[in-house]
Amino acid sequence: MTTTIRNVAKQLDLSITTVSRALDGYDDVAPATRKLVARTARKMGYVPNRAARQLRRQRTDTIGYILPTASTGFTDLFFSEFIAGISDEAAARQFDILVASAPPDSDTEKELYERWVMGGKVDGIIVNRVRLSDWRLNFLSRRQVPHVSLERSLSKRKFVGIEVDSFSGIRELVTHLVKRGHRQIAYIGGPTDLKIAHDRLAGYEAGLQQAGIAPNRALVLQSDMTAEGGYGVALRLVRSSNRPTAIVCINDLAAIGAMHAVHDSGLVTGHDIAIAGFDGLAEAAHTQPPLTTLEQPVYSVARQLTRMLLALIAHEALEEEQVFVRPQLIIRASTGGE
Amino acid sequence: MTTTIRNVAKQLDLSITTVSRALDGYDDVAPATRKLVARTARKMGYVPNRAARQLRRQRTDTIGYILPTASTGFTDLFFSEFIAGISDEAAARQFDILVASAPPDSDTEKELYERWVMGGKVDGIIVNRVRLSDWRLNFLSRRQVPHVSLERSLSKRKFVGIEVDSFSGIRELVTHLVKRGHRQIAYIGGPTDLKIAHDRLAGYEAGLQQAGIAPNRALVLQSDMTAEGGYGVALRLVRSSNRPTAIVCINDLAAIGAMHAVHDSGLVTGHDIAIAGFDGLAEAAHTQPPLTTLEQPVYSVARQLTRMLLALIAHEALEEEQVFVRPQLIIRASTGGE
DNA sequence: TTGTAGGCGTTATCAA
DNA sequence: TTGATAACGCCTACAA
Repeated sequence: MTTTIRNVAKQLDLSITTVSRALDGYDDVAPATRKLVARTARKMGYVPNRAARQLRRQRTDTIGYILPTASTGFTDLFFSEFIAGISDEAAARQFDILVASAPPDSDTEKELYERWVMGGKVDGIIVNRVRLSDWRLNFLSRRQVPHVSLERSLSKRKFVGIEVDSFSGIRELVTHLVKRGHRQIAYIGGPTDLKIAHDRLAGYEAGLQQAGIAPNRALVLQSDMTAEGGYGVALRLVRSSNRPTAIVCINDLAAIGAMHAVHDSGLVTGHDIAIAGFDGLAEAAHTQPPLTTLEQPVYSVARQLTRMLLALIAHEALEEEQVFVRPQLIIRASTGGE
Repeated sequence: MTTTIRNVAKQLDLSITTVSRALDGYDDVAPATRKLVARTARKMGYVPNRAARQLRRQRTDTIGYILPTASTGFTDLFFSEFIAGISDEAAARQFDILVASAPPDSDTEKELYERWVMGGKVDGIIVNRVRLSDWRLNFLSRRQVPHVSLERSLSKRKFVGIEVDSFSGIRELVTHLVKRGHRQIAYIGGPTDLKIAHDRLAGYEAGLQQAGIAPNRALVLQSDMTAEGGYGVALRLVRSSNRPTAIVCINDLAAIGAMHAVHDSGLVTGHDIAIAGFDGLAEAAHTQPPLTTLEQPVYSVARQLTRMLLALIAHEALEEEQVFVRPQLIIRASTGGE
């Protein structure tokens, strides 16, 4: 059996109270006693039982994150970087992170929120891939569960979290393409209920308008934000009668697929057609040709989000409740290079 | 406050015992009572408190997984796919997964194992990136903690888990390259204490030997399994006096970096130099040119590992304690195509 | 078929 | 400075 606080107390012929307080660093314990207790506990391999502690303290020292899995086996570097950020920051504060996966807006997702929140499995939750109208944020607000989100929903007034300025980013990208002479600029988006899909599309339209280019519905298509999806959609664009000279993609994965489609059509990315993405994941720099993209600091954003959440949980004052980040336009050869 | 079983009982003027048993589906509860209880509980939003249940049942319904983060901000699609597999399978069985990240063999890693195991935070653990001599597996065995691993260590006799036959895979790849006329075949490996690094290198050497090609130490280099790492190491190979005609990489990420290095040296992958990787992640198919690789079913392996672990935890008999999987050689244009 | 009561391992209140 | 004791919310032997 694992050693409990009772074992330690018995071993030392002390009360469990004293042992508990000695270990938790209370100052009303004799220094000698404290040292002795600490040493013995370590020697006996004592670690406080989490369930018992949780039950008593009414907190879990755990935060939750649900991976939005569009399809089974689906993956995106964005998420692994995001998770790494969360768990590194959480680990530094002795918090654990609970991860599950569920398709966006599914029953599974709803059940997980129920289980975690009502069952007191987590002290707080990190939400990303926010939808325009997102029941998760309302649910968490109503239940007064500490939470932060990457992106905000339209429906919610109070928002604590980080927002990456997709709109300005894409607009800047489009402006850049226009400067290089492009007029036929296509756009491959994502699920329309996503906040980022909404913002990025708006940025694209704003960029065109600014340049006095009339929008062309035939040049705006939707993908599922995977490489496969980007490939299929781009193929249609490339083979259509009025082929665009540039394609702006909602994320790097779709852009990578698009580049592949361009190549398979016997064209050269960056020469015949310009391609650009959004995310700035490690791979983007190693595609052939290297991908022009809007880089967002996913890892550090995840860390900062976690930091904000931990502050909320501890009822500490937040320096900033809302942080805005501008993605950085990185111009590479896929749009002709700089 | 959240609703407890006591609230539900009081509301119905029943004892908590009856409520508990009704909810848990015992058959010594009157059908009418059961229905009433179920309905009321749902209406009141009752969800059993996990901590209390854990404490009482002495299990957590949670499994642990520690992300091996070589450096901060490091990511690999392999892991996000792996996590997706674990959490999908776990979710289906109402298990949660606890994730943390720690550099391999670090103090952090050790502390996490202590906390999780001794503190009873998890019922079992999934281990991957196994080292040749791996204290984690010994630790878990000694403590009798249910665990499964992807790959086995040399030191451990009893092994429950899955092993991908890296050795045969790479050997087959080398044989294929030799058939296509390559004699100067280089190898970019990974950290030498890793089981997969050991196996893959051995596979490479066996492939050469089989073909009667004398090993050349200058052609065997080591990377950190990232794209950046692969890029740097490959650059040295490509620019060396006796440039190889083919480079076998320990994983896709390194291979992607290597392709980039080849291109930056004014050469063409698949024409001047053949490049191949290992993993078969989604991106591999979309590189330019598409990457020859040994595909391993990461997602389904993760699911199966999880299934095995859950069986161990439940003391169910395992169909197979050790599963061996052969990676599939997928030949694409990066080695000249099929 | 339902209820009573004890305890899982901690922490916190209060008294000594 | 230390110790006895009562919760935290749930499950389950046992009694009714």
